[in-house]
Amino acid sequence: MARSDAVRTELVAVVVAVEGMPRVLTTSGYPLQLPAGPLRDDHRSMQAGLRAWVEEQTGLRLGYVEQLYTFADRDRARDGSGRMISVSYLGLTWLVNADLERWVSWYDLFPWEDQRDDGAARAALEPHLRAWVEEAETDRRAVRCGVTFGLDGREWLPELALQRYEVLYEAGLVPESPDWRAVLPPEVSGPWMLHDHRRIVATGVARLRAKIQYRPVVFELMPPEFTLGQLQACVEAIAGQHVHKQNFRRIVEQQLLVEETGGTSSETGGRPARLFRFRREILDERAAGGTKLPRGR
Amino acid sequence: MARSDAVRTELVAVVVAVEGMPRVLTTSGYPLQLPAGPLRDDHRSMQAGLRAWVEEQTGLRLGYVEQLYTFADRDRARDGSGRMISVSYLGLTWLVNADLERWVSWYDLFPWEDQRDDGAARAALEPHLRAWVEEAETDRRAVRCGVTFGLDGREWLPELALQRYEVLYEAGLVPESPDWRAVLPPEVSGPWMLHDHRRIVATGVARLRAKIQYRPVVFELMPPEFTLGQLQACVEAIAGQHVHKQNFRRIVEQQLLVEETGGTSSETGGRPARLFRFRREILDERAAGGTKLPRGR
DNA sequence: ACAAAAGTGTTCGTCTTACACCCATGC
DNA sequence: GCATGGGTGTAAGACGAACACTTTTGT
Repeated sequence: MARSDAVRTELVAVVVAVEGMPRVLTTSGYPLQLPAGPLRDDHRSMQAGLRAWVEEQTGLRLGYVEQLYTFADRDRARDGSGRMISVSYLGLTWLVNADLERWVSWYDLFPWEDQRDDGAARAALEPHLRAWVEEAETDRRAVRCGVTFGLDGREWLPELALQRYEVLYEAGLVPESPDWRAVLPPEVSGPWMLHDHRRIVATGVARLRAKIQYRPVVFELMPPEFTLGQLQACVEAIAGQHVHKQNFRRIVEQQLLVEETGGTSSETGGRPARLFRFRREILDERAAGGTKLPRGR
Repeated sequence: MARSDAVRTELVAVVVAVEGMPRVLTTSGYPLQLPAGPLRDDHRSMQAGLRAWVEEQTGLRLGYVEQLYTFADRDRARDGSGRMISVSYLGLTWLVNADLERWVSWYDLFPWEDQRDDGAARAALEPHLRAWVEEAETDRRAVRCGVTFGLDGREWLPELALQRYEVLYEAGLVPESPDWRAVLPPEVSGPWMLHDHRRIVATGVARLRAKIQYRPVVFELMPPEFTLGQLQACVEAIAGQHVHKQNFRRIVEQQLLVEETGGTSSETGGRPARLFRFRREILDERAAGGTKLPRGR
């Protein structure tokens, strides 16, 4: 095995926080890009290397981190100088002093993913998806669009974010696609990102939306103390969907995910809410415990 | 970014088939090892490279493949000549002509993972786990063992296979552990594998057990036609647990995962069973559809 | 007084679990 | 005839979805 089999390896971070909207951390400059850097010999592990790069490039110290996916298709090569492998990670934090300049909203990146409002972006997409479906002889495209985008009376599933991005990419409905048709305004198609960073973010979105349902990861995005309303708003922001208030509260409380601090908060107007804190012990105590996504309000 | 940041990259395959027992494909020789080889420039993608290596080393053409995890801790270095990155994949097949020599049973590798029999291996492990728990001042080890191994009246969760392996590794109860205590006979601790290949297999076991519950992946392990009894036996083999017969059948049939072929089979003695085939269309039609693991019989 | 958000109680329906039983074949 | 696995119906119960309503603050 000669040195010629060696490959450049890069670590890429999808760091998410929720501040009004769910947001992804970018480094400065355009096109938008994620914190990233090569894996170096002095990095003890890839996680350690990733933390180092994120801190160096953005000043942020990461808490929760998990591996996302490793990308290495040959056609990702950027400059012909051999292949590049990217190992991507998902990181979660909450923001103490929010300088949001580098924190790009998910829904600026993927406007169609927010189903809480009128779903305008999704509606704008639909005719172009239909057109793409028409081009093919078989109905595979139709079925695929139907499932991923919840068309024809099907259900919209938040965790299919990556599949939706892939459909749009193949259909030439995002600018970075090789078949880009330029039929969509930027408010609908979303912005370019460096290389395939937007795909990597989509992978993170899908993973987080899926995981939030069976593991208590939301709390990594919350401050030490929070109200149930804030917690629910955070879940809704991530899912891009409303959830049923009463059921949400019951699930959270009866699963013993949180405990009261005794304090209250009267920030948002209306009756003051009790404050809670995450019972971090349950990460050890139980293997399960997520926040289901009951249907809209 | 100089050439010094380049890193050797290896592809590793965990290929699973069920023939009586769930089995993992190994290449010849001892210690046991998984099919693997460096990622080469002429590989179009990592998946393609993986398929090439598996076919070259074992003659098997892979069907279903998904990425598992990427390992790169510095202390994995094997010969001091720089770091090695291993990108692991899970592959699923069924065996036409079973020459089982290279197909090692999961439960030879992880004897404690089979809960269908008396659970003898697990019982043999328990006192040594308790001893390890006693060594610590805090009760974190106790909680961790309790959750992962289903002690103290807790539930045994098949999909925690990786966590269980990690506990045993840290507790020095598997031979490859740096703290190996040599208190267990080989029938309980299982055999060595090359490098950290046993950890990689454990990752695959955990992933498959988890995935089988929410995605119809069992069928990748089945022949084109099968009886519901055979399907159930396959699920039970993978989960290492019995499932409730009637509920299993209802789930499979009402989810429209299968359709009758019209034929019957009278292989196993008793009344001949109807033959079914997987409705591969539902992979497109629906995003969901797994085989839940209802509790034992 | 009214808006706005917190918080409670209860009903309805579906999906899971479990039990009991009948059927068709080989030996 | 009996052992063995295939196959069916139905009742009990847990859990999620939904609705209606009360409480407590700020303006």
